[in-house]
Amino acid sequence: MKRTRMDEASCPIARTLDVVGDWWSLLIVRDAFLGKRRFGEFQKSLGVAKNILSARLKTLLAADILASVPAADGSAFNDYVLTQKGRDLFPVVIALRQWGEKHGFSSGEHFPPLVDAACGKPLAPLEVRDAAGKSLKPQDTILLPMPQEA
Amino acid sequence: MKRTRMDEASCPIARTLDVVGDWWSLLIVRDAFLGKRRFGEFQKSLGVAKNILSARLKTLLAADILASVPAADGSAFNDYVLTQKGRDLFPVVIALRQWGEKHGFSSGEHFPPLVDAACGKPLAPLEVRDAAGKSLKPQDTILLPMPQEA
DNA sequence: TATTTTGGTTTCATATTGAAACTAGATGGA
DNA sequence: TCCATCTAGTTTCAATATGAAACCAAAATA
Repeated sequence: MKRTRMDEASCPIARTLDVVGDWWSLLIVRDAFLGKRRFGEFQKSLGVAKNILSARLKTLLAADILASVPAADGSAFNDYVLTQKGRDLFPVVIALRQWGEKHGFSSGEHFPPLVDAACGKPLAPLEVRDAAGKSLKPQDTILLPMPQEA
Repeated sequence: MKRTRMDEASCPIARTLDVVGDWWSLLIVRDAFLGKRRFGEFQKSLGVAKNILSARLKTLLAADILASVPAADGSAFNDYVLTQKGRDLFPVVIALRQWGEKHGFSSGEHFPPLVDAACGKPLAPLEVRDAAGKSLKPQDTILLPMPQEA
């Protein structure tokens, strides 16, 4: 009765969720994008129990999403930084953010805006596009059957 | 000791994850994008325990991501279909998928491709862009402080 | 050197998950 | 129409995961 694993699923979405599909992992990744690097920074920012944070950091390290490196400030402790694989989660995090911006707040509420550092303006909404750059709606896409080996 | 809720978080990412940040919800949404509508279809496709599926469908209904409608085939049972709010998760699902395609499979493995229904070609990788359409990397963005009410 | 901070681990109660059994209503066949 | 089966759940129960707090060693600080 362990948690159902999806690391053997044929679906790429399931494989992603198998690694980062829990309540905390993507928030840790979010904080890493915001420049947080130390255990204590994550713990304070997230308010997560230390044992849970410890476990999540271990799985993110094992998944090569985070790497443990010598602290930037010269301390003997370690920093947790995003690997390239971790940085590749940027569209995931932005997609989650934009959905939350649109659907997660009532009209009177506000949230800290994420903007283009150069011009200070909000990001464009993510668009799913075809190879030629045309915007696609869900029904414009189709899942083909699994390719079979010869 | 209930699950830590993030529905009051100031961060839009946290608010999104509060609703769909568990292991199953986004897979249900994925299946809904693929046209699945019935309890049994979801259950068979996901292999999830029926009590868990039942609970997840309830929260997705409560969150207005799915709606319960009379069955399309005339049966007395109900269909679960995506609302507009649910369809707005399309970029989230595609982002998860593309990350999984890139990082979730070893070189010999294959997965069913999702393609543009019109031309049969794979989708373009999602790009985070600024208001003018320029592609942005994580470090090109900055989180501004919470706007304070007057 | 003494004290505090950091980065964890351990312990324990509670919550959640998952498997299986169970059930009511819908459907289909004879 | 009656019976059997299917669908869509709910209930029950064991196992696992979570969260809070206590604990601890090494590092930093005074």
